[in-house]
Amino acid sequence: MMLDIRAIRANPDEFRIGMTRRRMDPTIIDKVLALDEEWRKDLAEVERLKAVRNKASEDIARKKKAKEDATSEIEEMKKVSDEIKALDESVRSADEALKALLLELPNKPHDSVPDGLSEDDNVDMRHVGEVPHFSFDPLPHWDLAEALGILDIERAVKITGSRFVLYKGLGARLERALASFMLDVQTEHGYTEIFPAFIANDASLVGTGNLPKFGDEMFKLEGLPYYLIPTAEIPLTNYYRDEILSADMLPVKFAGYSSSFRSEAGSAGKDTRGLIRLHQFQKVELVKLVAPETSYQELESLVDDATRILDILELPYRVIEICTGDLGSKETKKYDVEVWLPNQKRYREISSCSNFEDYQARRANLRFRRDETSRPEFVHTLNGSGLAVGRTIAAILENGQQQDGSVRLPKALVPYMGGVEVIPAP
RNA sequence: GGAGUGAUGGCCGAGUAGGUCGAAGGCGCUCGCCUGCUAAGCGAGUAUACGCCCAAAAGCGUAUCGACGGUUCGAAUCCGUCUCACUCCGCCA
Repeated sequence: MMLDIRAIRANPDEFRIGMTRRRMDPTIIDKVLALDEEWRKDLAEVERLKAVRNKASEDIARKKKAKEDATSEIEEMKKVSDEIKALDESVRSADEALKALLLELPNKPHDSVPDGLSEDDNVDMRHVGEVPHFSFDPLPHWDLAEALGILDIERAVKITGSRFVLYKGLGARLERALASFMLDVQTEHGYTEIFPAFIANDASLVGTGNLPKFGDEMFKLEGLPYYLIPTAEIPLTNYYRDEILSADMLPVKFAGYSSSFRSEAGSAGKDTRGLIRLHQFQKVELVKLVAPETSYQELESLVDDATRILDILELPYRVIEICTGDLGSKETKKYDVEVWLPNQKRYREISSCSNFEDYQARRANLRFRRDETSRPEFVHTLNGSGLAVGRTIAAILENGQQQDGSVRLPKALVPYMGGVEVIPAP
């Protein structure tokens, strides 16, 4: 389950409005309600029959024990059992259809999310840092990187294929340094560092909402129910899947470093050069499991944790709020953090911070108990990148480039680079 | 990869010639009693999901003994498939 079927039953209009705000067809809600009704009708009947059968079974057992004859009851129960079998089947298929439909429904946007049709309607929240001015035409990061000998795209394509890269020398070191630096900052923010497996099973992907709907965005292992993770969100959010946490464990904060694998189906022709859109990239992902009443305030602090990296690296960025028309299907509210790329003369997404409320928690059966005696409740889950390493490298190169082709590194990175302050011009 | 053993409630652990078992017992936990304090002791309680009812609570019902399927009037108990864990062998970083 993903949306609460009881909430839909109680307030179908709210959900119809949610669909409409997302520019999707609200009549799907009526399909859900019809299926739900059918399922409950059959369920009530089959449960009634089972109650009859259970009673009769007790009688039969008692008679047998007393060495009495029970053949007439047994005969009668044969008929009831056949009915149960048939009804069970229709309950099962109605339930399956309902679950399948619910799994495909998107989450309901939060009331505070601005209405809009597309990304053009996203709302600028704030700009931080000075956009640098160059006395020369700033180069794109891929030209810089290849000239500096720290990125070898041609050979990466030979070894694997397009949309893969290979870092070399100080480039490889920069990748490593950034991962280390980001993890250090985020653990200081109270996140527990996690290094997960890069392959997850289908149940985990259903838990986070990547399946069943978005299977074609991932790489699947042939013949196995395993996928290369498209983000460390998968292992981090599923860490406590099917568990009940105690309230004092909340908020759970994980920072996971991993490669992320994306098939990029449907993005042919977009960002074909450089480090912006790859089949594999590394990032530090932040995941929080929180008490429901705190999730929107946790979302704000999540954005702060992500942008802190850019503050320290002195890279200019902006934060935008995503409108209903551009909101991903799992999210109730989302902010994107975008870093300035001088060559493209525009901001590009480097982190995306979202609240899912209980959407993933329902799917992953991820609950907590307020105190010993209270019933389990679903947690709220959030995540955001903190940050994507490849895009950070692109930003460092483009913003730090100097006339002679060398690149000045952010001061905070120097200790992680073994004292290197500048990647020297070739 | 080969051979074997196993999977029961928060934990440990009974229960296999099928019958009133959601499941003995212990531990833990909660509440109460008792006790200068603590410890011990005594009593009661202690799963989850869904449906019905409903303002809510209570109540009623169904399901759940790794998962799925089968046999049967009836399965924790029998049969099949799968998953996972452990042990030994092989292989390997």
